[in-house]
Amino acid sequence: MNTVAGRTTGGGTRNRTRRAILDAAAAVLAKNPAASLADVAAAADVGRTTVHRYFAERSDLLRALGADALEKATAATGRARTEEGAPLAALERLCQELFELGDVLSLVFDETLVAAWSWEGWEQDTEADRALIRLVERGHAEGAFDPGLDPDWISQVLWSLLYVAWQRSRAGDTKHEALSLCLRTLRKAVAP
Amino acid sequence: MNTVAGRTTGGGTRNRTRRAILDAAAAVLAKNPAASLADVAAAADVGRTTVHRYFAERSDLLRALGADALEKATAATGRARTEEGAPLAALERLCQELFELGDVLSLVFDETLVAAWSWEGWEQDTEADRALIRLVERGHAEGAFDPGLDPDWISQVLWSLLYVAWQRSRAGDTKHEALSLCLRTLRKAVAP
DNA sequence: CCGTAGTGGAACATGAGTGTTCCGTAGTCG
DNA sequence: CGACTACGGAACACTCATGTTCCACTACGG
Repeated sequence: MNTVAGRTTGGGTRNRTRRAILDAAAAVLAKNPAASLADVAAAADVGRTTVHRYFAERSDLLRALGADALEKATAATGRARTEEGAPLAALERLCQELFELGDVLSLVFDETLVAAWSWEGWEQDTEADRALIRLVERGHAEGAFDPGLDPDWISQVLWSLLYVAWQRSRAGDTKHEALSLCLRTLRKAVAP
Repeated sequence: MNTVAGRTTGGGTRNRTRRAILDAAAAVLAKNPAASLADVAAAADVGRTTVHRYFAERSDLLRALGADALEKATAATGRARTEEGAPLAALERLCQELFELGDVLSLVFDETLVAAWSWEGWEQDTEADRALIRLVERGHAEGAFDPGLDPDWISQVLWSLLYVAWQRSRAGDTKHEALSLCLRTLRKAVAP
């Protein structure tokens, strides 16, 4: 039998439905953070009852969404291999990988959604964040990044640039164009 | 007699109460865009009934808040004298002036709030926005700004940097520190 | 002193989102 | 074929923000 709460086992159907809800929630809540569970259910093409079967309360869904986003961000950071090569090149790789997160970028930037899971477990020192901090510190040590900009600031700037670039790609721009602007701006911003 | 809706005349008390509600709403909604009118009333130190006396519906308050924000932004842009002096210096002056908007910065960055007044009257070409666009075009013409970054992008980057800087000053940093980081980053980002 | 403007508070009606229960149904697998 | 799983939909109770009405209180000016 499949335990739903822990999402441990692999009953094919259950996990697939779960993913559909999670993905739909990410898409819907990215556009409107105040969207109702009925909206999410409709977007996921499931009944509202089913949503409650997987996530008893709204906050449960939001937490799961946060955990999922964190997981994706961590995976993207891993793919970027932030420990290897020149710091600037690594930062650009990371930027490219994170840009692929898409809707998740909007979620991370919504205070009301972040508030739902911030006090839970991880404060803010996720593995992804720490890898980024380490990268910036390495960049500082090697003289590749502006020493006047502390790691925290660079991290915030990176995320905000990703956010506006993603908004832009939504507004009609090519993803490539938006990413180019983002990378170009970031490159110059962190240069010494 | 004082006409409330048009906010035209100057019955001392009325306008003062109106301002109190507007300021309280800006502060409260900046922290939590989903705050109730009761929260706003409490923050403004008035009864919930009084809020409805000045703004019949929630959307009316939101619209007034948008108009107020626009007014402040326009005034700040005017003080920055964006037409005078070197483009980069003008952009920095503008950045400094806009940073003083404080809570308003958070409002502008909230999609749900912006949605309440975007389809009303002004699409997005406010005088403040147009002045910024003109400034960037002048910077491009004089070779002071990176020609690879179009005015729209620079505008978005400016606002997002202001936003994160404001968040930072809220999180404990000195306003001066936050503004310095913002200016330093912006300066390098727009440089050719 | 009386009328008026501005206000606060209680009370009420309404609507929307939430969370729950129950039941019928469509697959699936032994 | 039965048992089981997953699902959808209807119905319900509950909470909360909203918007409205009504009344009492206070300050202030003619």
